[in-house]
Amino acid sequence: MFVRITTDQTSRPNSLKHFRLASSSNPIVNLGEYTYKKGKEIYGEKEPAKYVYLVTRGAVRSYKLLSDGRRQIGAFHLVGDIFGLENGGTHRFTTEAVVETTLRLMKRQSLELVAEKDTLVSRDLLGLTTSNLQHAEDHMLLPGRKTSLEKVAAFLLEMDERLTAAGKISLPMSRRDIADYLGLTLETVSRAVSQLHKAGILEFIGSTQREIAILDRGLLARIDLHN
Amino acid sequence: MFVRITTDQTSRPNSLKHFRLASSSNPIVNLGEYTYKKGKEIYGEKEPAKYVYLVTRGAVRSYKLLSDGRRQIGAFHLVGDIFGLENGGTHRFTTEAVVETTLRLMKRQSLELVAEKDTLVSRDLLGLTTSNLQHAEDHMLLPGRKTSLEKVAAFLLEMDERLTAAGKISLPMSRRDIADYLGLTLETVSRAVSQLHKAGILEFIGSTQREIAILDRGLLARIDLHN
DNA sequence: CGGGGGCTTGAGGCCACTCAACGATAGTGG
DNA sequence: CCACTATCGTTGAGTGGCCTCAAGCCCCCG
Repeated sequence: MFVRITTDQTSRPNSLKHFRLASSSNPIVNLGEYTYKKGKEIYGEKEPAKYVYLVTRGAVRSYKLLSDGRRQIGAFHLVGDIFGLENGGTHRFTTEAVVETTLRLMKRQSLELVAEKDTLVSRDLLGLTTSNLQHAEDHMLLPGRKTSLEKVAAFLLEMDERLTAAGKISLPMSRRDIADYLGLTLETVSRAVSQLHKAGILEFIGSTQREIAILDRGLLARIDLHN
Repeated sequence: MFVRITTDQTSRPNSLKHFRLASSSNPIVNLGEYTYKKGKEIYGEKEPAKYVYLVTRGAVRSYKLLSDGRRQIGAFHLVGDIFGLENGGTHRFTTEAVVETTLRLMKRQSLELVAEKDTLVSRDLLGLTTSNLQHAEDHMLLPGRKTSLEKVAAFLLEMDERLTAAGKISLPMSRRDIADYLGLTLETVSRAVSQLHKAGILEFIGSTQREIAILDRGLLARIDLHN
């Protein structure tokens, strides 16, 4: 049996760890790829967790709905990220495709069956959960960030780390998504981004407002004052 | 070898899972009990994680300091809770005794050594991490809660779940601790508690303001509107 | 009894939210 | 190709809630 999830430890000290699945071509766990249209639900909260997903194209948002209609986004899953692994067997978040997204599916049960016999695999499942935990812990620090500017700066730095493609950030998500991730309103997010633009910290590329180049990463980090 | 961490699944649907260590008397992993005075640091952020701790008396706060002196508390560890298990081998938070606290220490390495050979133990370490993750995910929903009243209500409900002793909540932590946990100021927390008191939702017991009886749990939950 | 820590309460200011209007872009169909 | 529309983003004005600063109270402990 050859199933291994290996950690990519090359990232910066406090950055997220992303996992790569070496066995993605293994027919026993791999169930092929599926493409979800923009806004399509992948699974709902409290549904049984049958599959584990690897993002090969696009982006996914993971959120909970409050009774009054507010939405709290807990995480964005980007290309290369694995999500959907729930130890309890039940999903705790609803997930949707942010844009047109391709996912590689794996049977959760198969993975666990392997983990049962292979301690190394089991350790790597732990590593995956730890990675999620670390992200959640980082996100937990968010309420400590006072101003909207700090929060948006922290968000941009996170995205810069995770989907940097040659100095340019191509945000797949809308201002509303960002707002629901940060606990702000979309107007406040927009104002913060505008402010960073006027301050010369970032630049818009192209016609859309989702392609951003960060000009002064150091200043952004100082605004964030994470750590 | 007989080391098992068993999950306590008797709690309510969305509540925290607490873990009990069946092998606490095992001399190989158990290194005895230590008592920490109020305010004493147990370990610092970025220190190597040598031990895993079980709270047998008191309470522990786990926090990070921002560069401008602000403090974000990520979790409170109460009697029966296990903390200090860091997969990376380095602590990501600083921990302090909130009040005089007794901890049972275990060598992290011993636990991992056992886990290496015993898949069941390995699974339970995963379970512990999952439990932490679940708490972090719940706490991540906090920024989505708009008002200070909602946040304080959510906090009281959490504490009610975790340290209920015959209908009375004995909070070990100060208003400042609560504030740093919720991302509010201590004055705002105080005002929110006062408001709940005036509304007849809770009652103070004794001379201190840390002994609280919740009179209308249903109303509290409606204020929280978690889920 | 004085001191200090913890908690409450009040007054005022600022920042994020709310409501609203407008502009830009992309997709649709005539 | 050009309306037409819908979605997304920006910007403005006004309000309200949380923070800040401050004073005072209570309880514990020396």
